[in-house]
Amino acid sequence: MILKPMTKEPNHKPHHHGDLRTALIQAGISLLSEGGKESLTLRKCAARAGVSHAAPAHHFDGLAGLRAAIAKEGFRLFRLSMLAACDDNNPSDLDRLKGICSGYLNFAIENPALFDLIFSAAPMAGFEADLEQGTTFAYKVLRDACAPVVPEGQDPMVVETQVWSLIHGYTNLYMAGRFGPVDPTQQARGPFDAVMALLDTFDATTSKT
Amino acid sequence: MILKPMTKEPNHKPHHHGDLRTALIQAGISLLSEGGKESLTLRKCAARAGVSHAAPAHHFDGLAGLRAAIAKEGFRLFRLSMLAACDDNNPSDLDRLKGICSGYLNFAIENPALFDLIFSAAPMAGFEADLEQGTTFAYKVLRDACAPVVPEGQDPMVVETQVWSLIHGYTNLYMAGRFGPVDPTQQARGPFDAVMALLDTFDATTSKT
DNA sequence: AACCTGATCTTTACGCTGTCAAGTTTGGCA
DNA sequence: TGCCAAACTTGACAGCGTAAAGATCAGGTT
Repeated sequence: MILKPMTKEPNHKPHHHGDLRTALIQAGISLLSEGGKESLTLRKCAARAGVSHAAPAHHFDGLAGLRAAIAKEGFRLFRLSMLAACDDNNPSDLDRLKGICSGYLNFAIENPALFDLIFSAAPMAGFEADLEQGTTFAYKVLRDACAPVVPEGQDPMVVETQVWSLIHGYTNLYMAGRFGPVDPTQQARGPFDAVMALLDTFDATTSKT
Repeated sequence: MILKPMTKEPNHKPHHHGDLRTALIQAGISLLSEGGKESLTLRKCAARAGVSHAAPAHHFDGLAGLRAAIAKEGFRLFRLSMLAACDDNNPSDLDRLKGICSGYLNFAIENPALFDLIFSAAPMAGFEADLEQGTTFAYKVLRDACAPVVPEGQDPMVVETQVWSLIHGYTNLYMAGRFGPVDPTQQARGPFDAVMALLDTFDATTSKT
């Protein structure tokens, strides 16, 4: 009688490669951080993973699918960056919100091409479902940080829109060099204090205690 | 001996185009608005202008140069859109600023790919000089609109950074569909009122008369 | 008049890209 | 065992940016 392997993973195991799908995503992230968004290529990802140029087609639906998958992972890292910037010991609600925003900018400075990718919807048409999941996942961090400073009786969406627009706009403009040269060491962040100062005004609306 | 053509037939068109450079830029803008940023191609621009695919090389330094030239024209149109949205009869300083911001969003809705192009620095590396000229040209409109609401003794850069980040961030997020589907008719602009509401708070800082 | 020179545009070619179609390998199962 | 479907390879194709070299033309020089 034939003995069947008892320990079998529930998922289909790739035959040649250990986990090609993950390897391709990681290769793509590396390519993005090394050569910018122009360097993200199906063929380069395949070569870096050690497979033929057409192998990615079996794991992603074309380049758009790969980009969507990378964006999904990018949102996960983005969320971690936001949380890492405000894990101080019991800061105030406002300090926590400012920390989240600081992490927002940090992530863009540390991963410029990946930040660009996750917020560019165009080249991932047809994958809105995957993207929306990643968006809401990361957006929840910002939403939770905004909640404590929302005035009573006001729609939380108002403050969320204001804060998100503010930090997202500053980050984009800073990364595009509109506030001067970008400093990859995060020492010089341009007039970021102006953003923090405006966030400070959100405190006054609720500090009635 | 292989016979060679002794008489040259006029199979070549006249080697002079009226204003090929301008025609290529206009063709590029049309391509952007019709097919999105992926449709902007040197060869398509050349074909639309009725010249061979390599003709643009003599007027622009590659694709990056064409993009920079298109961006420069885009900034001019962008400035006009901002000004057109606030040419009411003697509005207040704050209403004027809100009109500028409304025009900011209008331009992005009406010219999504062009708006994307003018604020994406990456694919135009080496042409910062051209771009900075266009940026400052359009930025001056926003700066002038911010000036009247700057509190006395404060650096105008603070308010400019806050307002620019706010409107730029909202426009980008709205265009990326983060506030729901984009409405090309400009009827539904998402939670844009939240941005306007925050701009209203800038009034209180100076209304001491 | 003939000549030349630089600018403009064409032609050809190369490598890289995404994508498709068809063939090959492999692991697991009846 | 023999088969099957998934994973991957191979080959081909059109479109892309770019470079080199040829063709044409306008205008000034001699």
